[in-house]
Amino acid sequence: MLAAMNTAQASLTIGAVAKRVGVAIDTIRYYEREGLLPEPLRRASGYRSYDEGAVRQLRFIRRAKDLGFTLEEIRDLLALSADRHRGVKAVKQRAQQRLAVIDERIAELTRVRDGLEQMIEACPGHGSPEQCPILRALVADESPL
Amino acid sequence: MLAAMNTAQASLTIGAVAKRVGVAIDTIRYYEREGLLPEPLRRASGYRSYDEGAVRQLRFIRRAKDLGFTLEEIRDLLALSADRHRGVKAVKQRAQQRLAVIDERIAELTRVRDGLEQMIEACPGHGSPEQCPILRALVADESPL
DNA sequence: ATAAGCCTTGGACCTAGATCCAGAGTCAAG
DNA sequence: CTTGACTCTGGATCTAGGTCCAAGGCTTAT
Repeated sequence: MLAAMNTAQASLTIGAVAKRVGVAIDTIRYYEREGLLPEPLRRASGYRSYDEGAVRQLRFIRRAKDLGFTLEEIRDLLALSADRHRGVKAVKQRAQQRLAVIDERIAELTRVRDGLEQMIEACPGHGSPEQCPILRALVADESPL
Repeated sequence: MLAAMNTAQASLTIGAVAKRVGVAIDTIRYYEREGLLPEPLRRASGYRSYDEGAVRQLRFIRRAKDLGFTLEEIRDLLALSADRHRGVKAVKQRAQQRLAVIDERIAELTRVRDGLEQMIEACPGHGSPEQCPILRALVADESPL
């Protein structure tokens, strides 16, 4: 009941948003241009005026980006919520596609990781270079990396 | 004409190497400029002349790059093998650092993955948007993405 | 011996994702 | 009311990682 009130219209400047999320002001404007953030309200002066929702959306974008999604993919993720009217079904489908992509990445990374670990375990950490499986793998054909 | 060849110094042109590895000729020259590939021998004509070792190294670079390493990181990996004389120990250490980075990435992705999966499971796939946990998460603060 | 198709260099150009700058207007503290 | 910090727009610039000429020199098959 009161929850709706406290989040409603905080009216933050672009600088305040930037500080809270930890990105540059220019980055925010860039995301706006690129359609990742909606055009915010403006004060009479022309200053952009943000609310908490914008802060959340910006944080979302950054998290996704840090995880290796391209801005285009993120735009796509965000489009899910625009699908509202077209039905929950489409949203669920998109989410499932996302899941498959992520699973793929994890699988690749895990393969690399295991190969690397095996090499590390097999490496004595001293002695001649010929004995080191890591060095051998860098030169050989079947490197797991 | 020249039939039997010793594999030791098979002299490949840049185009042959490009074809075998599946990269563009320009990319090979670019990697050479960037110090990822050593300067190859030259024929009298000036043509670059590669051997199998170069093919292997190029494949290594591509694999690493496909797995999300930057060219700079790859240069770093390759420097491991230049550490030869400085000891196997340094090599092992670098590899362990790499492993930690990879583990970190996997952990992050796994967290996202699990969150996403939970949402998908909890989503009925029909009904009102308010019921869909995926849509709710996109707007909320604790989105796992 | 000549055409087709390689290769050379140097430098321009491209996309993604920002980042920076100039010149002008706005806001808040003293 | 004056400062100093912010913000505005539009466009230029930057890094990474290539990609694409142009003009000319090799190579090889026919």
